[in-house]
Amino acid sequence: MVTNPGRRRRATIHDVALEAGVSRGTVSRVINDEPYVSAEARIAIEAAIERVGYVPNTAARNLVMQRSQAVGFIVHEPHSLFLEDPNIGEILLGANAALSLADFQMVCLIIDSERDTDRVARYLSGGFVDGVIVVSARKNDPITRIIEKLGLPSAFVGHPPDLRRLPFVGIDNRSSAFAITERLLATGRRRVGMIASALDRDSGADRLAGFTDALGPLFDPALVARVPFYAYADGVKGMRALLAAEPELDGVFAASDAVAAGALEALREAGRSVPGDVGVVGFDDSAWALRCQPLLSTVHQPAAGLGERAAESVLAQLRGEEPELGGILLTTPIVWRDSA
Amino acid sequence: MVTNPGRRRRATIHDVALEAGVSRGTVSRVINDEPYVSAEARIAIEAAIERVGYVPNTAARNLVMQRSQAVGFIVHEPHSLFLEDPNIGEILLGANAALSLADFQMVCLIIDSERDTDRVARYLSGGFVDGVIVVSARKNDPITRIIEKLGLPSAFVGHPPDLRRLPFVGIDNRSSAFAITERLLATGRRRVGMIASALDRDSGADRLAGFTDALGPLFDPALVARVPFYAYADGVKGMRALLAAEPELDGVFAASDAVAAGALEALREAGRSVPGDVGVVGFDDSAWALRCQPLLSTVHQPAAGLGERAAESVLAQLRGEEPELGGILLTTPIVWRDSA
DNA sequence: TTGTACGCGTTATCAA
DNA sequence: TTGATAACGCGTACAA
Repeated sequence: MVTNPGRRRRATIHDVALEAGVSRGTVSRVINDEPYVSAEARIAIEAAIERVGYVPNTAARNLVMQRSQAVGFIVHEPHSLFLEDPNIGEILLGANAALSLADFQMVCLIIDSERDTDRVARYLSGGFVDGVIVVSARKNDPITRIIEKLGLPSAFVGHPPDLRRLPFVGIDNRSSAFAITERLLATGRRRVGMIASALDRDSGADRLAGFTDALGPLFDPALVARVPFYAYADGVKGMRALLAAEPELDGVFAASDAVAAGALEALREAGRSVPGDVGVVGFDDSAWALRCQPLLSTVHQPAAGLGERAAESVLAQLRGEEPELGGILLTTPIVWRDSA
Repeated sequence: MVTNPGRRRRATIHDVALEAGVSRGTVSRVINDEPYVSAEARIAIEAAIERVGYVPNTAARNLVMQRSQAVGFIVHEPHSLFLEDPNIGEILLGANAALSLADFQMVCLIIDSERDTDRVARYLSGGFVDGVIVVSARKNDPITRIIEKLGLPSAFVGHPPDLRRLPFVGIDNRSSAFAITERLLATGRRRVGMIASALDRDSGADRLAGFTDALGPLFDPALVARVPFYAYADGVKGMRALLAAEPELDGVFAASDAVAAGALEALREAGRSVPGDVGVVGFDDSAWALRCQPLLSTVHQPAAGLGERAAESVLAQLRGEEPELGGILLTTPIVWRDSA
């Protein structure tokens, strides 16, 4: 509401009081329908509200109430990932659903540049939100620091922040990767490789570690293709590299379903059949898994559940409860379909 | 900031003033680095700020300044579309980039239920945003009504709102559909069908109208498969229906790239070659187009550009400029690749 | 150069 | 049941 030529000033409680011939206190009572207001006063005030077109200024209310009834949801991803990763959307929706139930407004803030980082940090310290959910914080993130400094109730989703004292909700990527790899080996595959993505992040590094654990003595570093993102295009490239390195390959663990979808494409172009020649497994159980041909065997990541639990954690902290130490880990069932 | 057991009260300007032994006015001047403050006072105050851990309360500042330096970005989509539609992400990023440049905070609000609608409406009228960008408003949307009532600077993206007096930025779906269909016909196809999605929305209806226009006397209503969403799964179903209705089909216009990707899958399962037996064209030029086999010929939708222009329109209105009557239409080049 | 006092739009606490 | 009046945290004329 900049001082704006065309637009008229918004009516305030004061205007309503004048119009109805009562005091501001009484108007306030009607608005928050509190008791102790006469029927006639109520009627007069409601009419006045209508006439002057009054809508309450929540920002002013928050100032005096010392709370905003809003929780921030911060997304901090590179372009490609933000657009490609179906998990983020589900996490978002899950968190929104839980906050909505508690009558909290979720405000989603995107960090896509250096400028954004500073501005969002200011926003968080500005008193606009009572708490915050963070998806994919970076190492040494200014956002993480400001959250700590403010003591803002928070929940990190996906993986724990640097300082393990901050609450988080996630999955055990290492165990999950171990489990699906073991399952793949149980089908009798002998030369199994991995397309490993996002090794600069916990999730990526942990999935590789789980894969390595499961293979044990069978592990061959030459059978690991490293690619930057959890993306389809990276899956294509990774699979080509793997096939070049080892034509006899008969199994692949892709770091995500999008990567697995890319791998299937590369296998098709190389004339390999799936699961006949090569067994393929992914990670996420996202929409990708069901649109692959053949349907993808994968690890189910409870994305909406992560969002919900993160929101519930923040709400609990707002009620004064202590957050779980060590974070919350959700279980990740294996979904076995046709690709292995 | 609920009255919270563990968390200490946040320091205010008052605290800093006390600590530094000056008045609040001087502290305020230092914070907004205005002139007329002595070097010694500045130093003392900066030290005091550090000691008491002061961070400005932007919410309070906004109340007195009568502006929030924030613009809302409202997404109102059904689950499936929100997760599947790559355009939304690009629009979001485009808008964020433009707002960020002007030092405005973009706050994204998700509407996913009836509760959400009311809460978001309250949020908009609460003085938290100076303007708003809306993606896919519905007919008779309470959000649209509240925006009008408040006279909140706004920009609708994708298609015009019910009341054409509100500013919008979009593309000409009808002309674009006409152009790509004509191009498809120019390759010599004679039995051309369409998979039409989202006919309850302007974009969907307009694309069908453009298709009909282009076909002229060749148009055959039996060759239109109607599906609810711009989604992959709907493309598969639609294509199957089309093939059942007309085995001799040699061209298809899919209402979106995701739909086209589904159509390609159905064609593959039916043993048809593309573009040999059937030419396929899509709409959007999203990530889908490049991960199809063969690469998709399609209409380029400037999604990021839509977001940018919407943001710029809101910013212009905030400066007191009048919005363009009749909205802004961006051009949509045809991108011809391999699928037709 | 600095301090004072008022206003932003609410809620909350008193007396009346 | 109602009406003053004091907060909430800040910016800003105006006076000193």
